[in-house]
Amino acid sequence: MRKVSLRDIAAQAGVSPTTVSFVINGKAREMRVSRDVIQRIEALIKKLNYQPNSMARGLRTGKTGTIGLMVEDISNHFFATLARVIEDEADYFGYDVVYCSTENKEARAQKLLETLTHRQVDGYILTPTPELDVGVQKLLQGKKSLVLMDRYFPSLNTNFVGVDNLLGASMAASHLLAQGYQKIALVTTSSSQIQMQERVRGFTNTVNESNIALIKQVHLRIPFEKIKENAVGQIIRFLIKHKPDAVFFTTNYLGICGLEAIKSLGWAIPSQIGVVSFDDHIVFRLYEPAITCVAQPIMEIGKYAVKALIQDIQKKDPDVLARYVLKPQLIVRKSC
Amino acid sequence: MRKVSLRDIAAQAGVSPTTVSFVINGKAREMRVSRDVIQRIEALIKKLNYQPNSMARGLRTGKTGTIGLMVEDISNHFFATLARVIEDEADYFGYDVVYCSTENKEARAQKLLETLTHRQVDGYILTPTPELDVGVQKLLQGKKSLVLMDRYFPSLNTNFVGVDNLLGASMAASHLLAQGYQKIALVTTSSSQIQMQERVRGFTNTVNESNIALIKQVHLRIPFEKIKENAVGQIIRFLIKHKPDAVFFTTNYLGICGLEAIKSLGWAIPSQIGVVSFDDHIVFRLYEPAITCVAQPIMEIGKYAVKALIQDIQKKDPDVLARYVLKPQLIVRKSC
DNA sequence: CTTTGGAGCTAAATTGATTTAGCTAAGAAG
DNA sequence: CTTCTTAGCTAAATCAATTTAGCTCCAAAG
Repeated sequence: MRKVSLRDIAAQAGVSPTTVSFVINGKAREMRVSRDVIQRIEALIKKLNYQPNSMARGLRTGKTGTIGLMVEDISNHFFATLARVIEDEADYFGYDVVYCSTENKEARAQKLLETLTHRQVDGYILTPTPELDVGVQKLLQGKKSLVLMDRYFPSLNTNFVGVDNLLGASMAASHLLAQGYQKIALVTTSSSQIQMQERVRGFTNTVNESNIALIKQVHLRIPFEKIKENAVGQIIRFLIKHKPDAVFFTTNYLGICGLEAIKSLGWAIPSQIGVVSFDDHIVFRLYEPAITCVAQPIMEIGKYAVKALIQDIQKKDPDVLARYVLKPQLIVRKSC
Repeated sequence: MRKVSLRDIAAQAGVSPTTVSFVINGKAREMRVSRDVIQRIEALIKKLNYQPNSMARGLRTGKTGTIGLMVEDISNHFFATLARVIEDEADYFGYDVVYCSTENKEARAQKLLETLTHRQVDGYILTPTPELDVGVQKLLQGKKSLVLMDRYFPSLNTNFVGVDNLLGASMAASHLLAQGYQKIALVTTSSSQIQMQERVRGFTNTVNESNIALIKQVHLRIPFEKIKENAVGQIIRFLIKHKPDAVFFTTNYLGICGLEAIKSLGWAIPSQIGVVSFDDHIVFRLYEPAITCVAQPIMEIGKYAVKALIQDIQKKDPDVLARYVLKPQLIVRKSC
């Protein structure tokens, strides 16, 4: 009952392992293996249910058929959904996915990157931490295939798939302004992350272009794992202090914290305070009132990420990079 | 700049690859390698930043340092959170995690199981589909290490980690009864899944032991991907038809659909209808009113799953099985 | 002075594929 | 009748580790 190997096939077919290998790898024609032998081998493969040993193949070729997926936090709805899409797309191309969560911690991200490299993944889909540019550059130098997702490094020339954050945030701002809000607040986090910076910029620019006063930017910079402890309280204090009539949250978990804060203050949405958040979330859809948000096309981000990666892995031309900057969508609900 | 191999270390240390291998694998003492040589080798390993090639090692030993995680749907909050915990625990033991989502489809699950096997994962953490018992049995016969999670097969003697569904559902029922509800409904899905059956049984038993009438069990059996299309409408029709004064949902996505249904009916919670759901969810925490639920100890499920798996992988005694049936927790909020 | 035993190490096989270089036979060309 | 192709295949090296079986000293025992 041992596993069938290529040698077994070869022996039973009365040919050499070389020939079997050619057939398996579709090089039969190229290597002039006869119709007869091809059929004999293929029949045996089916009959014995032969599956090439991926370790042996990997050892020889350096390919593992695995994609490394590094996200901020796989338990976050946005990344979990992304992971789901990536799983399917990767599978379509014959790849498995190994995942890991950075928690937005530099050291952890660096270590995970090394682990993935050590595992010899064929390609990386990364949502890097702010200082992971060094590690990413190393990968690039090592000619590894990778795609950055959700955020990128302006200094680095890489494949990238993400959303137009400037546009998205601008849409949110315009919408609030159009509703007649006067004192508009902005709540954000981790300003060193490019995607957050862009959202802040897109929003403030648009607000500044009007004559409305933007109250203030709160950069919470809460370590990822402490958001629950801290964020709600800080938002409450901020809201009390500045009494804005509308607030924009730059990400869904801040938005959710914001809802908790507003709920505990007992303020009415949208009459006392208008709310818009970046990213959609089931909570926003079901909340009373439902929360207006800037939704990212998660499916497409995932699909394009895998597509870009696969193209990079198989690329002929090493200098062609993919940059998919997708349009976000303003989902207008009842919160402003 | 080629990768350093064990041979390089051996050459530079002036010893044979064998000796280096012994040192790397902690067999130095056992194999009587001298202090001197051990130190020389270890210094070189550090200096050259040597990392054993996982393919070569895997080929020789058959071990990959990888755990296969098969869940129903990685984008689901429950499974995503589980995945997050499992990632950390696995990492602690030096394992990577490959994930995949069954969507509760038999053929897909079967295929994924084969893929994981083909990848030679060292162990499996599975939330099996109802008919995956055949595939699981094959794994058992092949002496593979595995842990079932969330659901199990009564006919199969496997490691298992999950929650006491009977107790949880019973707690939900008792709570509703204690609040004085009279016409209690139950909404469930995929009745062929053991964990759902148990929840139904735990709930109905407890209700039946009182003198209150249980309206009816609705078994939606909606294919996983069609829940959004169908479930809300079906629940609305059901509620209109039977006018229950309380309803229990056996899982969080049904609960969420239920909330949508109730919302669109305009019924007031908890005055017109009481609501309890199995599984916690952010939506339940933030909903107005907040929804009472039976929460599973996700962290512990994940931790015990990995623990049980690692023990099985390293086991001395092949007949010891782990069965962790954890206590769920009734989180009383404002919905009944 | 031979034998025994153990400390300290290594040669070589093995794992299962891929791949390079090249062999053989048959027919065509000269 | 020799030489050249080319179709059709294979031997053997290779990837980077692990592991078995055993070699070489040297000291102690007999």
